[in-house]
Amino acid sequence: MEQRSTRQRSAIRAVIEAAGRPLSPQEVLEAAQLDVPALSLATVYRNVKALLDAGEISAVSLPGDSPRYESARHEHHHHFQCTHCLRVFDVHNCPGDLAGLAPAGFTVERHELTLYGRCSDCPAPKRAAGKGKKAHAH
Amino acid sequence: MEQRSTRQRSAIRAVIEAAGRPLSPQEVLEAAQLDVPALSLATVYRNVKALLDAGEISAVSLPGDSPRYESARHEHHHHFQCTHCLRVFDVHNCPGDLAGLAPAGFTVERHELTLYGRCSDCPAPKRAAGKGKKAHAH
DNA sequence: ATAGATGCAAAGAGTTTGCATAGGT
DNA sequence: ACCTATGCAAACTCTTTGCATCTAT
Repeated sequence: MEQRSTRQRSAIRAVIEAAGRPLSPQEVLEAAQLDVPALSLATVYRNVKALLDAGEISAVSLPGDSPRYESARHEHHHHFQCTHCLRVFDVHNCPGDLAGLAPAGFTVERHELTLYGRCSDCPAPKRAAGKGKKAHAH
Repeated sequence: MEQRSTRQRSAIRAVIEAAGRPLSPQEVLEAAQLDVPALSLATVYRNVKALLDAGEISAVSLPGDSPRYESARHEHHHHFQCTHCLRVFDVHNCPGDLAGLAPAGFTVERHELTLYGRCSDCPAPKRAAGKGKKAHAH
């Protein structure tokens, strides 16, 4: 039941803690490989699972994509996905108490809110492209 | 771009429209096979995709599960997943306008809210084990 | 008769697991 | 030394696709 400290585990944890946004297993792999080149995807999955069980990170899943993971240390927050560039951003505001929305007899322990729309880099879906800066993130 | 009316398409559409809650592809298959026994999973996927494109149904994805689909006709609503029995319920209340939560420069087009807690069939997560009634749902 | 829809099976993509070995304690 | 964690590859699961056949129009 030990928990050893390995280079790959540290790298994976560090990448997720530092991300500031939810990362997919593939993104975690790529980022952590900068530190530990030989890192394998299987190890990412195993550690992500372990970190989830340990409560250090939490899973976020948005329609369409595979699940992403982020630090559980981030204070309560929500997500915003741009419908154009598909990037996911953290939203630190919260509508507040939502316990009253559930049906009678139901107990609300927590909630997850996702906003969809255009991020500041992907303005109005208006007219065809052509002008302006097209800021995309890989 | 014809759209033929086949028995399987009708069955799939009917199942999703009548469900009242989001269904997984597998659930759609099983329910629709009551009507069209020979129905295949591939056809469910093809039709679910077509119905999504047509805007007749919408996808809902919760952390951990594969995506579920539900009628797009349901008026705006949200979801509640019981952390104990894992069933997903519809919640017809809505916190209202959330456009103000996004960062400056972001445009909110729609939102999705998921509540987690105990449903009325899975009461209090009692402290110490030992006594009390345990209500389980499959 | 024509072209879209279906069933089946093979192909893909993402995730998990078995096993021999590297490496933390 | 002991035993967990890793890497690799095979195994699985879920979803998509190719193809011959069926069928709505």
